Amino acid sequence: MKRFSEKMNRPIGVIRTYKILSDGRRQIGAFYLPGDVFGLEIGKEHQFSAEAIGNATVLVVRRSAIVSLAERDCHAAQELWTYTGRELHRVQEHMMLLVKNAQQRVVSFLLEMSERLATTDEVELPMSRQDIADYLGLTIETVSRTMTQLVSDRTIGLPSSRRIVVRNRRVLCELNS
Amino acid sequence: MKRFSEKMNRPIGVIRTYKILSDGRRQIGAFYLPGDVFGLEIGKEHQFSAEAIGNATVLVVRRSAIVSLAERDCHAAQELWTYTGRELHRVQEHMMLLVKNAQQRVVSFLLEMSERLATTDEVELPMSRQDIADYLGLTIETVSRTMTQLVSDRTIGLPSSRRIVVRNRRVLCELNS
DNA sequence: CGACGCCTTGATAAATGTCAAACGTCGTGG
DNA sequence: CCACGACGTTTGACATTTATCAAGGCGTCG
Repeated sequence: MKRFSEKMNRPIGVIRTYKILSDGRRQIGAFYLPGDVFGLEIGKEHQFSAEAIGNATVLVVRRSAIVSLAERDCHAAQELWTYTGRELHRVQEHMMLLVKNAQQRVVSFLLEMSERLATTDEVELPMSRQDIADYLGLTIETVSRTMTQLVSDRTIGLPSSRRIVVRNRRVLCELNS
Repeated sequence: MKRFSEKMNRPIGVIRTYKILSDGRRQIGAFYLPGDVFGLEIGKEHQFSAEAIGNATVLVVRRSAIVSLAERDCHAAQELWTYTGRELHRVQEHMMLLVKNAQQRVVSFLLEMSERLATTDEVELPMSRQDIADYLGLTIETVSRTMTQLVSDRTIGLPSSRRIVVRNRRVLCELNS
């Protein structure tokens, strides 16, 4: 049997998880990038729905298989705990993001994406403005205006709407603080 | 050795966990009531600080003890996973709360407290307005005004600032939706 | 070229925050 | 016993932030 971590839901491409609120808005819970594990939840029902942004390949594992493995294999159980703990940490960070102001939310998001998928100072965002807005709990207009502001401040560059150039990381980090 | 669940951080009284933001605001992560387990995190650093509201008794366990137990005892490891999974679920709910409007946040909070510590339709809140505001990501004034509004709508009663009477649970649940 | 989708910009509205003052309750000391 | 002060809460007037609604721009693909 393969190692545990090779058996879980791991996207190639990008996955977003989301929930529709009573007023029709969509809240995005997370973006999962290639190699990330997701959907490891405790109850019968998943809290969030998941869908691919563009094409994605996902390794799927039945929850029952995971649980029964954890019953037998102590190491596997610990690994499960670790994955869930990491996810807990991520959600805590996301929660803290949602109480910041609009500029700080956008900056946090750009820094997060830059860390997760930039090789240079340039990032190709895999998601739309609407996805970003729904992740940050803002409207698409506020996200757009905030980015425009960062461009005029020379903090970022925006060669195209999906490409972000980090021009002044220090300022970004300070804004984020 | 006692069972696992009897060994973890369990307050008698009320504990709040919090973080101070860069702009000086305080965000409360959770209120833990008697019997609740908290502080089961994965990294070296706890994400949130914890303090008692009034007097509280807490059973404390060293993280190293827990980890080493999980290495030996498969059942314990699963129990750890379960606790962490529950906490994950709680934080997800809290996150969804923070993207609602002020009235929905206050209503969600009142329903949560009512479920967690009401025996009748009346609840004695163990925390101040400031604590509530910092939990909900609102100001104390907005919390106060929203409650006043709910009182004029006859949805709740407010015999004293700390005592809440649920007058119309159906409306509360609808507002919360 | 034209249509479509996505993004940006502008004008205005709505929600929430800020600042200030009044109110109530409770405990203390005259 | 009453007066007073401290503290937490409520209320009011106003400011600020973000949402809403509407229009225009820009790139892509038929």
